[in-house]
Amino acid sequence: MTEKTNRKNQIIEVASKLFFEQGYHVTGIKQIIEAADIAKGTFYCHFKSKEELGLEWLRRGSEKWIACRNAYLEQFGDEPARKLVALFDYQAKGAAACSYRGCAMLNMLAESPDLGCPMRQAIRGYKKDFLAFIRSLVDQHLPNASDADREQRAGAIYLLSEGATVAAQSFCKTGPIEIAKKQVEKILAE
Amino acid sequence: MTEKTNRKNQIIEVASKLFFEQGYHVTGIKQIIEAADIAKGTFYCHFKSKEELGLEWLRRGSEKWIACRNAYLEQFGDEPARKLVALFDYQAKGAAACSYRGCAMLNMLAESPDLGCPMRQAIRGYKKDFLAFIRSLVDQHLPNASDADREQRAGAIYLLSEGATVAAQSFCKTGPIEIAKKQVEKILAE
Amino acid sequence: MTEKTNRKNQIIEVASKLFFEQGYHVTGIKQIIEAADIAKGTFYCHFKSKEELGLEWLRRGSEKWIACRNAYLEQFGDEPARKLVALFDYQAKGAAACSYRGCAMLNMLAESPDLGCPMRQAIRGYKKDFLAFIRSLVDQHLPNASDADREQRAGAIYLLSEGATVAAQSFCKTGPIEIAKKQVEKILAE
Amino acid sequence: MTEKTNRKNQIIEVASKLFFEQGYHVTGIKQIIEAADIAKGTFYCHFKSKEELGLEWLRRGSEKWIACRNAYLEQFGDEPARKLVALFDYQAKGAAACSYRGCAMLNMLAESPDLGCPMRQAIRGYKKDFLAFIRSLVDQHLPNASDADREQRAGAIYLLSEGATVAAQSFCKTGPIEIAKKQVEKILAE
DNA sequence: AATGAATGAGCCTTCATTCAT
DNA sequence: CATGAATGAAGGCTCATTCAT
Repeated sequence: MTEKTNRKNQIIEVASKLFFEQGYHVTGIKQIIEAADIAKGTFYCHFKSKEELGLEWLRRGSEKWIACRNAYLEQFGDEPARKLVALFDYQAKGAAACSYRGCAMLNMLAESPDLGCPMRQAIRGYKKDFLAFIRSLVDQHLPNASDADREQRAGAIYLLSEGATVAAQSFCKTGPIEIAKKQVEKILAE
Repeated sequence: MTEKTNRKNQIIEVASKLFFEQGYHVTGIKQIIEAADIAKGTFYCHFKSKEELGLEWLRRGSEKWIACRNAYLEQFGDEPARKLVALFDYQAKGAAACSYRGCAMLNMLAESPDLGCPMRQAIRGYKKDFLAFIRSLVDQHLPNASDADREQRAGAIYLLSEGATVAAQSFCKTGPIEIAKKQVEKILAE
Repeated sequence: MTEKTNRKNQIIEVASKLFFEQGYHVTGIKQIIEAADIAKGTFYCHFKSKEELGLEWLRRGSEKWIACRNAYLEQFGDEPARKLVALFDYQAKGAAACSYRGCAMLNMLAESPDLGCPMRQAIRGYKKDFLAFIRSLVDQHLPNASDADREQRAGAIYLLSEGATVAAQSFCKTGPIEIAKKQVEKILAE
Repeated sequence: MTEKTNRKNQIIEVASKLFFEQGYHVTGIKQIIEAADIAKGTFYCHFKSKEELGLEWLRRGSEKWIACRNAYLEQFGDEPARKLVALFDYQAKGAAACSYRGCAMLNMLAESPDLGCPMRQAIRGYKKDFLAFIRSLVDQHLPNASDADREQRAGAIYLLSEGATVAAQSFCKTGPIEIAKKQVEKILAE
């Protein structure tokens, strides 16, 4: 809340926008500091490298995304099935923009081939959490189903979500998300 | 077939490997020419720009992928359902490598935010064709189903394939492809 | 007249246009061969280097300019004074174009600082001849004037011509040529 | 005055020398930074492009030339005619060097064919000012002459100056400047 | 904290020329 | 004669990072 955090936050916010809209490697430090209206050195007062900023982008971005998603899903109280379906409505809202850029994590995944690097660990962690979140809702919805059944359903819903994201990004349409949503309804109704 | 084409092919092959393994923007002309063991100028005798080479990579890569996939599916003769399922076996084969890099098109998608650029057009075209390919198999499998039904099933299978690709890439496991495969079997059995 | 000479002539003509309109150093071999629609190697069958072509441009260009100028002045028969004045009318005709590029020799002079190089020798030779041409007309017009007087008048006319050329090029107007012409009339009338 | 400005000044001075002596296009950034003994990146800390440096060269060069000329002419107090004649003495001083390169503006003019580019605007502005300077001296010298008469005389003197510059550059002699000077004396005496 | 000058390896691309066909 | 692939130095410029102030 102080000036201190504000400055760092401002850099992260500005950079997050650029990284997401343009890509990580294609976005240079110069562009970031100009957009944030700070000096070169100031940037390195707050981040020891571009990668550190990139990690912060991924971390905060996922936190924000999760928080907003959860806030959106709250309206569905304790109805896990409706929540799972609503997940795709939430996705569709974000994808409505004419130049939808998909999922920051998946985009960064394409740009960071090194398996062990911090970026990849962050991506894996985030995606693992997302799958676990879906799984927990499936578990709530079908408490009596077998473990394997629930894993299959949760996995399928997760894949449909990922597929819908990249398809919406590819075609710049929300159609794929509709398809995914309908399929999820079927999966939960079976 | 002559020496002439060989040199250009060699550049494309070397570059395709690097683009796919490392990413497009992170791969420099210098690295490409060193890997291909040619002079800087030689590169520009064959390609008018890096982008042209990138487009050639996408074009040839998709051609090759489609050809190999079709060759693999031939063994299933005129059984469209088995072909659709086998699609995921084929995918799993490619994903077995310890550092699976997913789909070149989707990776490039993440790196090219400009909607109208040639890269994006190539990606859209390729993905549209892939969806159409799945759709034609679904049509063959369920000739009596309604158009909307077939669209939904084909769409879902397509999304599962995309999702499985990025998930396998994220986690470096073929597990997601197995999940997708099982789900496709259900979709076709309904 | 044969095919042989035609090809070489074509290169010279195309290059002359480009050198004059754009400048010598800024015009690349690639642009020349593309404009002439020939292969890289073909160029070097006819010229051993870019410089040789440049020299040929200057040589032929001055020959052509002199020939056209003389043809234009012929109408003034044996009236040297009118010829000297008409020289500026001729100059004005060339300078009427909206993006007048002045004198190829003077432009090349600006681009070739090396005093002893062939280009500079060509320029010096051409300018010496031009001054001598003016001098001969002055001599015809004022056969009884002293040598020093005629040298002064011829020199001044020459300088006015050079000045008018670069001024017309600077301002993209023919006004300076009119000024020069009037001054020459005064110089000859004294 | 501080260290900061010194570095930038140093680059400008080094580059000005090279641009003037060799030509603009033929002088590379590499040569400039080597002569200035700085790193590539340092250059671009101070100038956003080669063109910006080129413009600075023209701007400072003309400022310096004008200042030195005015300082030289001061000795002639309020005698405009003597000042006009002395202009050519001043010119001759500069042209005495064995490899006289003439006027930076006219040389740059030869290298920049694009009418609207900043370089051309700078050149036009400078030349317009020079003509206006001559005109003001002519006006002082002949306050009772008609406007047209003064315009003609000033114009002729200007053209003689330009002509003398390029002729001295062409022949590497100051002779043409002497001729111009004598002619100017006549023009003012009439 | 904040600054911005300095670095030099690297970016993609063009240069004039050669040479085997 | 004509071709166009091959060369590698050079073109102008950007990169992420450091450091003295």
